[in-house]
Amino acid sequence: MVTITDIAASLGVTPSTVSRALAGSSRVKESTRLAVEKRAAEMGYERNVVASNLRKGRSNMVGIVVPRIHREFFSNVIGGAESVLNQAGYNVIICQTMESLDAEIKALKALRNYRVAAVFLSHAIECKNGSHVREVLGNDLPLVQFDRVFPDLPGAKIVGANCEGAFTATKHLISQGYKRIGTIAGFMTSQAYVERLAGYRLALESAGMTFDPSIVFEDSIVRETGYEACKKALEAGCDALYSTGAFSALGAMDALKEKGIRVPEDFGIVATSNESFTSLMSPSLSTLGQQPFEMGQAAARAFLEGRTNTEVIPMELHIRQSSNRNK
Amino acid sequence: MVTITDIAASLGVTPSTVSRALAGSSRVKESTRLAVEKRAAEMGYERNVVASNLRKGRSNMVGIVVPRIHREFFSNVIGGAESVLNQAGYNVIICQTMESLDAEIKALKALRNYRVAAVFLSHAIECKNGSHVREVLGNDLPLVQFDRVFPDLPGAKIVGANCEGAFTATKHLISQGYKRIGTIAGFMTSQAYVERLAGYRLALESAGMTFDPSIVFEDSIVRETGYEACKKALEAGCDALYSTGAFSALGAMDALKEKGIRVPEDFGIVATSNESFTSLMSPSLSTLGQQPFEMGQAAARAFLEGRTNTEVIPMELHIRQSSNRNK
DNA sequence: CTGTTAGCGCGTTCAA
DNA sequence: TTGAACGCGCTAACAG
Repeated sequence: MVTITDIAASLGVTPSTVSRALAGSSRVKESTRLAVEKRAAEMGYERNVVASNLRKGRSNMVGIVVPRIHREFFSNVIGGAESVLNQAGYNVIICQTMESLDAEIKALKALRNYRVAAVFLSHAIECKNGSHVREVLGNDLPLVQFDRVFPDLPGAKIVGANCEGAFTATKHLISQGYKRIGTIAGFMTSQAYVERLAGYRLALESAGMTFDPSIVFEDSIVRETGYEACKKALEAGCDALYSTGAFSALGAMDALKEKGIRVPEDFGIVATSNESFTSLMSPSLSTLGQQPFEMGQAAARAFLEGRTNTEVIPMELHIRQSSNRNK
Repeated sequence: MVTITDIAASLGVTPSTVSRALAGSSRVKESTRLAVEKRAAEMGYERNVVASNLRKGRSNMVGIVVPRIHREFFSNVIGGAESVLNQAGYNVIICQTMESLDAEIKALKALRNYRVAAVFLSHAIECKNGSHVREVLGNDLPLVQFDRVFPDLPGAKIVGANCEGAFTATKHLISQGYKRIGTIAGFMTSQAYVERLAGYRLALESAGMTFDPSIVFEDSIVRETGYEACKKALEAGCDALYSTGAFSALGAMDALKEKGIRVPEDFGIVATSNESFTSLMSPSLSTLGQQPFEMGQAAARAFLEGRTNTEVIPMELHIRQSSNRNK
C-alpha cells in the first residue's frame, strides 16, 4: 500500500505538501499539485480513509438505522439514499433494530463510535420518544429522521404527505361516483394514520358529503381485519373504501369476491402503500404510493445540503382497476 | 470522549496496561484487569474503533456488494447477514453496483480501503468473470460470494439448490397428474438456469417421461415473455409449466385466464422465486423459494467460521393453488 | 507556498 | 506483570 510519505519521498517534498495537494488546498503551487496528482496516479495511491478519519475525527460514512432491512419500504429508502450518497463520496453502513429500543440505542452508539458523518433513522416501534437519540448522538452529529419521526428531536425530517395523500385518494373515489365511502383507518396511536383519517374526512366534507364515524374502521391493517371491516362496511351500505393499508385492502377484496360484488363497478377501493403485489393482482388495486426511494434520496440531499427542515414527500396515486369506472 | 489514557491516568497505570487489560490479554494481573474494567465502565469508556482499526490494519466491518439493495432477494440476503454479523460484533457496510462492472470495482476498492474484515459479493450482470475481484481484493481479504458466483474465484460460495429445486418442483407437477409439462427456462447464459433445466429434465426422465426440447422456452423471464411462452405451450399440448421466474409465471397465468383455462384443474404451474405477490394472487402461485434470508445467514456463518467451501441452500417448495389438484 | 512539529487513540514491540 | 517507546497514515497548526 502506497502512502503519502512514499509519494513525498519520490518527489522530494514533505508528506504535508502531498496531503495538501491531494486535498485540493489553495495553499499549494499549481505545478506541484499537478506533479503530486500525477505521481499519485502513477503509484496507484489511494488515501487510507481509516487514518484520515482518525485524524479528522469524522468519517465519510453515513449510518442508516431501520427496523428491518428487508421490508420493501425500508430497503427502497436505503437504496435511494445510497445512490445519492455514493455519488457524493459517502458510503453507507446499515443497522437494523428489529423494532427493539435497546437495539436502536446499540446501533446509534456503534455509529457514533465510527464517527459517521450523519445518521438517518426510522425509529423502532418500541420507541416512545426521541430522548435516547439525543443522549447518544449529542448535538453535533447530523440526524435525518424519516417516516417514523419524533418532532421533539432536532434535525431534518422526511415524511410522507399523509393528509394530502388520503385527501387525493378519497377525492378520486368521489370523482368516480362512489356515494358512501368508508375507511379502514388503522390505529389512532400512529400519527401517520391520524393524518390520513383527517385527509379522508376533509375530502368528504369538501365535497359536501358527511363524515360518518360508523364507517370508520379502526383496527390493525392486516388481511383478516380488512376482510371483517369490509363486511361491516357492506352492511352499513358503503359502496367504496379507502384503506390505509394494502394488506387490509386485500382482505376487503376477499370479502367482495366472496359476496360476488363487482369491483370497480359496484364497489371501489383505494389503499395506501404501493406494495408490488397491488399492481399484479386481479383486479389490480389502486394505491397511494409512499415513494420510499424518493424519501431516501431526499434524506441524503437534506444531509448533503445541511438542511434541517421537515420535508414532505408527496404520495403518488396509482389509479388501477379497483377504483376506475371510466373504462 | 474518554480514552484509555484517561483510564490509565485515573488508575495510576499506563495506557499499555489498560489496552492489554481491555483486550483480555493473559499478560495482565487478574486484579488490575478487573480494576480497569470497572473503571472503564464507570467512566463510560468505549473503544475508538477508528483508531483501533488503523493500528490493527483491519476493521470490524463487513462489506456487502449487491446489484440493487431494494430488490426483494438482495434485501433479504442483507437482512439475514446483518442479523448474524451483528451478534458477532460486526457492522455492515453496503454498496450497490446497479449491475455495472465499473461500480462493482469501485465498491470493492472502497471496501478494501476501509480494511473491512470480509466482502460478501453477488456480481453485477456486466461481470463475465471474477478477475477484477482478485485484482482488487488480493488474497488476504476473505470473500464470500452468493447467488451470482464465479467458480474461478477462491473463497466461500453460497448458492441455491437449483437442480434439486427444479427437480422437486417438476416431480410435484408429475405427482399431481400433469402429463405434458413444459418449462419457461430463462437464458442458458446463466449457470442457475442451466442447472434448473437439468433438474427439470432429470425429474421427467426419472418418471419415464420424455424430455421434449420443443416445449422448453428459452427467453427472458418477464411477464410478457411468460405470456407468449404459455400460449405456445398450449398449442404444443402442454397441461403444465415449470417457470424459472415468478413474473413469467404471472404472464402465463394471464394467458390461461384469457383462454378460460382453469388452474389448477386443467393446467398446473410452479415457478421459482417466492416473490411476495405469489401467495397473494388468485389462484395463488406455487413457488420454489430461494430462501435469501437463510443465504445471508449462511454467508455470515461461513465467514465467521472461516469456511471456504461451497454451501448449497435448499429451495423450499410452497405448494399453493396453481398446482394443487388435491382439494 | 512549503517544511516542521505534533498528535488523533490505540496496540505492540522491547525492556525491566 | 508492567512501563516506555514507537508508529499505523494522515492532517493541522505554526513557522518561515
